[in-house]
Amino acid sequence: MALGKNYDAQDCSLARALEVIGERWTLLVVRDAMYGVRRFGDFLAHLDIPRAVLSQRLATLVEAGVLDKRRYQDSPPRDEYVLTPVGHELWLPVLALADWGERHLSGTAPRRVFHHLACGSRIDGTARCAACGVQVSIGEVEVRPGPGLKGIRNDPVSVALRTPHRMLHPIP
Amino acid sequence: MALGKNYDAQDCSLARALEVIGERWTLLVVRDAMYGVRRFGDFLAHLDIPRAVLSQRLATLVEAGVLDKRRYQDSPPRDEYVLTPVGHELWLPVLALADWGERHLSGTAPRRVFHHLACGSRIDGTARCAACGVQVSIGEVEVRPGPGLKGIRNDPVSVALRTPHRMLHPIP
DNA sequence: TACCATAGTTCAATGAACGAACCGAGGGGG
DNA sequence: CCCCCTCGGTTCGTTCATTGAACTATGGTA
Repeated sequence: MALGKNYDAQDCSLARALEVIGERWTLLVVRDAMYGVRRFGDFLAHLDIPRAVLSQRLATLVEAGVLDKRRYQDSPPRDEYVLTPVGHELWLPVLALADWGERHLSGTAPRRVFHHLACGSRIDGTARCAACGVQVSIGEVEVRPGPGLKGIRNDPVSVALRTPHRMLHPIP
Repeated sequence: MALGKNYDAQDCSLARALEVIGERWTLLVVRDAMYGVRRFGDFLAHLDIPRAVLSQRLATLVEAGVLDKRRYQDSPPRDEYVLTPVGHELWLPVLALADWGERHLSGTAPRRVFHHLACGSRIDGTARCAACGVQVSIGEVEVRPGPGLKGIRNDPVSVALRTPHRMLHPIP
């Protein structure tokens, strides 16, 4: 979103954030990374995003310190993209946005529900556990398929998320 | 963001939300509406956004039920854009995003701080009052200029926000 | 050697954003 | 009555980003 036509004049932290995660596809890439997607091909298959755009978005996120690109095997050389601690903290905004979309746009039952690993209770739109009352970080969360989920897609990521899955843990 | 090249295949409430508020400029328009901006010209002056884009974004937000367009005087006929209850609930996502940007991207002191009107204490990134411990809705919040704010702009909105201002209350 | 998998890059066509100019309804002053 | 101003847009040519298909590079496997 850079290149002169950006939000620089805004002197606002929301505008700063949008410079990094406000471009088309970017937040969906982050969401997938939270689910545990790490490989180029898995992002590609799950998002139906043009390869060139995915490549550019991953690079932007790495540069911004949201993702870390690291070698996970040498032969053949393969890299994976993993959320950094800064990326982990996007958990709250992402959850809040998804919760808003769920409540005001979808009109059906939730597609995915998030549970506190420690106690199994659901967490709300601010990542608070209904039972414990504590703020739950993304590492302590499990995603489960919700009643509103339609199992349309058959890419590896969609298939893996049809059963409960711990956030951040690698898919598949 | 519509027209075939959208996020429809995603069956995800985050993607649904991004269809509405994920386009360039849209969330900044919503932020301004939260500050109390209501008139076309004020959005224009504060955002430095092309008129055509602003016009289109406002129409999209009205159609999505985030903003309400209403006549506030008849001679000459003038309309204003006001947040609906659905728009009010974007408070949490917007605050969470701004908080993330503040903590991880700006590197300076906060530009704006949000206080609970009832008690005067600051609220955190999940809109919880530090003192009361309650979730604070946007109507009970006051924005104040923070130590990191640089008073560069001189449009009516920027000027009004250089002093404490109650969220949603009309500017100027 | 041929073939496959992964992770990209390149490129032409399309669509969106930009910014300047224009438009129209309605005052207000002279 | 005429001119000019404001507000809230629309129009339009240029520039920029996205799309989707084809191509490249590297290394492994049969």
